[in-house]
Amino acid sequence: MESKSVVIALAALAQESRLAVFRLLIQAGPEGFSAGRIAEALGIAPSSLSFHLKELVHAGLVRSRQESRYVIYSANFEVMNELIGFLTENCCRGAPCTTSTPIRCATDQETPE
Amino acid sequence: MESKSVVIALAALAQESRLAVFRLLIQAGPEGFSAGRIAEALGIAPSSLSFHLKELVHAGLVRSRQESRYVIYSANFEVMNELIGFLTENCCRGAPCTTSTPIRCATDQETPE
DNA sequence: TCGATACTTCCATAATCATGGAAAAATGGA
DNA sequence: TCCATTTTTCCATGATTATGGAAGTATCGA
Repeated sequence: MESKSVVIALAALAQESRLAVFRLLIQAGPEGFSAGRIAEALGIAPSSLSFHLKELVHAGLVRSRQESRYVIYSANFEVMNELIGFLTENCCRGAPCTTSTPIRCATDQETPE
Repeated sequence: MESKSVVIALAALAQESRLAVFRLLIQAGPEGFSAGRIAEALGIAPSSLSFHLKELVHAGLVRSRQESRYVIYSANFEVMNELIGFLTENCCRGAPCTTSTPIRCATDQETPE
C-alpha cells in the first residue's frame, strides 16, 4: 500500500460522519447496508451521505453493489488490514515488538489470498 | 476512546508530512528523534514541521520531551493501539471474527497498565 | 409508459487546513 | 550576561473540504 493511498484512506476516516458510516459497516459485516438505511441510522441528509460514501469508496475502504433498486455498501476488510499494516510497519526498527495480527473478519469471504 | 479523539487522530495522520513523521517515529521506537533530525530526515521547513508536530502531539499520537536544548519526539504506541481498537470494534457484530492483537511495542516501557 | 422510490450529481456557501518567511522564545556554553 | 543553536509562534496566502437544497438518473411495479 502506498503512502498516497494511505493518506486518502485516513482522510476518508477523519470525519465524524464518515467514521460513523465506516464503523456501522464494520459492525454490519460483509452483508452491509443500503444507503437509505445508513442515512436513517445516522441521520445524515441523502446528498451529504452520498458525498461521504463516494469518499469512502474512492479510498477503497468501502464497496458498493447494486441490489435491485438499492445500493448496498459494505466495508472492505482487506484494505483496512493493509492500512493498519502500513501504519505499524517496521515498528521499533528490529527491536522485539509484537506486530499486529490482521483483523480479517472470518465471514468476509470475498477476497481469498 | 471517543469518536472526537479518533477523528482528531486520523486527521493528524491524514497528511503526507505528518504520516511520514509518524512512521519515522514508529520506526525509531521509544527513543524518538529531535525536531531537527526529523526536519533533516524528511526535508520539511522548520516552521512547517513544528506545526505538524504540534498537530500530532495534540492528537496524542506523539509525545515530546526536552533534552538539553533539543526537543525529542516519540510515538505514543498506546494511543495507536486504542485507535486501531476503536476502528475495528464490534467487527461483524458477533460473527466469528479474528480481532486485532495490540501492536504494543515491547520496548515501550513508559505506560504500564 | 407512468409514478413512486432510491440515490446521485450539481452548485454555492462557509469553514478548515497547509505552507514558509520573519520574528520571538528557550537552552546551554563561554 | 552575551551569543549561537534549536525550536516555536505569528501571519498572510492559497488550497481543500463539508453541507444540503434542487434537479437529474435509475429501478421497479402496475
